[in-house]
Amino acid sequence: MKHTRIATLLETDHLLQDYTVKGWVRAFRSNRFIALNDGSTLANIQCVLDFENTDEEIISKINIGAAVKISGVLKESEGKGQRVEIEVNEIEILGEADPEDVKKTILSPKRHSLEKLREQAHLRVRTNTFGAIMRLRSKLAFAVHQYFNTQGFYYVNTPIITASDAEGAGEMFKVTNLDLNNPPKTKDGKIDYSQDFFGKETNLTVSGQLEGETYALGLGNIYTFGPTFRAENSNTSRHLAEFWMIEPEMAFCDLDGNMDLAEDFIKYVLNYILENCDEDLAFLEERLLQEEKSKPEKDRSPMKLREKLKFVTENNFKRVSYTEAIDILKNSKPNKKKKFNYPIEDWGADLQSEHERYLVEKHFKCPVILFDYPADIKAFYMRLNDDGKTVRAMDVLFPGIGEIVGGAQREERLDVLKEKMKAIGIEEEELWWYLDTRRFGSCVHSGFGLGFERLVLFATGMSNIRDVIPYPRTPQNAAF
RNA sequence: UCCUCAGUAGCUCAGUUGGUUAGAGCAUCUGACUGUUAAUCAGAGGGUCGUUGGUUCGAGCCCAACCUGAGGAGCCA
Repeated sequence: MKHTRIATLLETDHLLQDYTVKGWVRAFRSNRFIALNDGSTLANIQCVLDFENTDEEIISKINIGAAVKISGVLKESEGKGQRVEIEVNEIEILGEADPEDVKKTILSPKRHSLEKLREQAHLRVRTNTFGAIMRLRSKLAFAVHQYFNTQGFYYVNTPIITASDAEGAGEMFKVTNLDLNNPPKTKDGKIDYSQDFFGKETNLTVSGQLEGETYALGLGNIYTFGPTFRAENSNTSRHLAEFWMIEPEMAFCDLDGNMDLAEDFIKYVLNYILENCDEDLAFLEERLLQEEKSKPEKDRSPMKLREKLKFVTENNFKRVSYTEAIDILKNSKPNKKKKFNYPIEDWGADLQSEHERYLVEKHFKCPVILFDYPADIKAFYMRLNDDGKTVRAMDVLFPGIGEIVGGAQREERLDVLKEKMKAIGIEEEELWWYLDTRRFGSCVHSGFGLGFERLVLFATGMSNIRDVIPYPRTPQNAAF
């Protein structure tokens, strides 16, 4: 008989029928009650065993972690904790799990720290917390595609291996198949990349934006959603060396339209999980509450998880220019009382984490979009304003996460773009294909990058980005 | 990369001013019990105190370097 997903069984009204389920044993109580989970949903199904008429050899193998196949009748539960349960007619051990070995892993039925779970990332998905996170992650990814699809955006896969090192988004991982122990050298002793696989130096992408722009200037509205790599030695709860980035790009769209899209998009995907993932969200919410009980009052979140998500979907993001933000910060209490590690004095300074946090968490108490930054602290491809000193950049700042989106209206004027590239020393020949878009039918266009894991971080209420991706890649960490 | 903190049983942690044989709870195993929900009761096993070196009659405890992890900062998404 074909087996049924536990998620389906827990909701069905067709009782007193035979079903088969396959899953992993989460608990075995009183020699009688098997809590079975198959990952389809957070909840387990209780399978009631007639242990007096079951082979002892089989009973001894019903251990936590074991994979089993169970057939039986779905009935209204006699116990209190669940609506339905399966009265077992047949049980087969599909994969054994030796308790002596299991106790050394995070499968052992105990509370484990998130750090310990991270050390066994291959097993952590069998816990309630990681099952919930990964189901949510999947639903969010689906919502991303659904949003763009319904808005008329085309999905573009930009290259993962790139030759341009001019994107300026950080340190890159080299891609080569040269013999690293004996690389070919040029006459002046440098590595001869002309003999490498691509005939030139190549890296893993740090952003699909430049390629995305070229496709927007042809398809209209596009988005990318793919892996992105940064070889920065970042050791924080918000950075990964390999992460997934969503980058929409829109032709004939200015910065205001860009900000509208970012806000509408984020609200849509958060609303999607509020409507479709309530069980997992409720579990994560409760988990957070328990965790925060041990914290002092001032460190606890003012809102529960689902309240926080609803707050974001129901309220407008506050849009503030960099210049206004500097004024607010300059006159803020912490600045006057010299509480900032980096006091705000003059226009032009880059904002530090503490300043962004003050604006989002203390002053506005809601998501904030900062725009029109000084040109000096932003990338070369951002559209220069008429004032000549600011660019049409925008960052969306979220409480607890910081920058979740970074974007801009792009510089569409060939002469201005060439000027800026020259100023920071990027060779025109290197980006000839990018400059071509400004030569042939250039137009106002805009886009942004959103770190998918930062979105998952916010949506799940987790606090370390390493806990929202199956196998986190960070400095010194790629064991599995 | 920088600053701060931490590393003792499978897990979470205690371990006094340096002093005999390093403890607890949970987990595991054995037995009892059986409509349980983190099941319950009794008993047992389980340790290179992160690593290396040093100080000392004597180091889990003091010192140094390194490794690993966490929080914060920088870089950013």
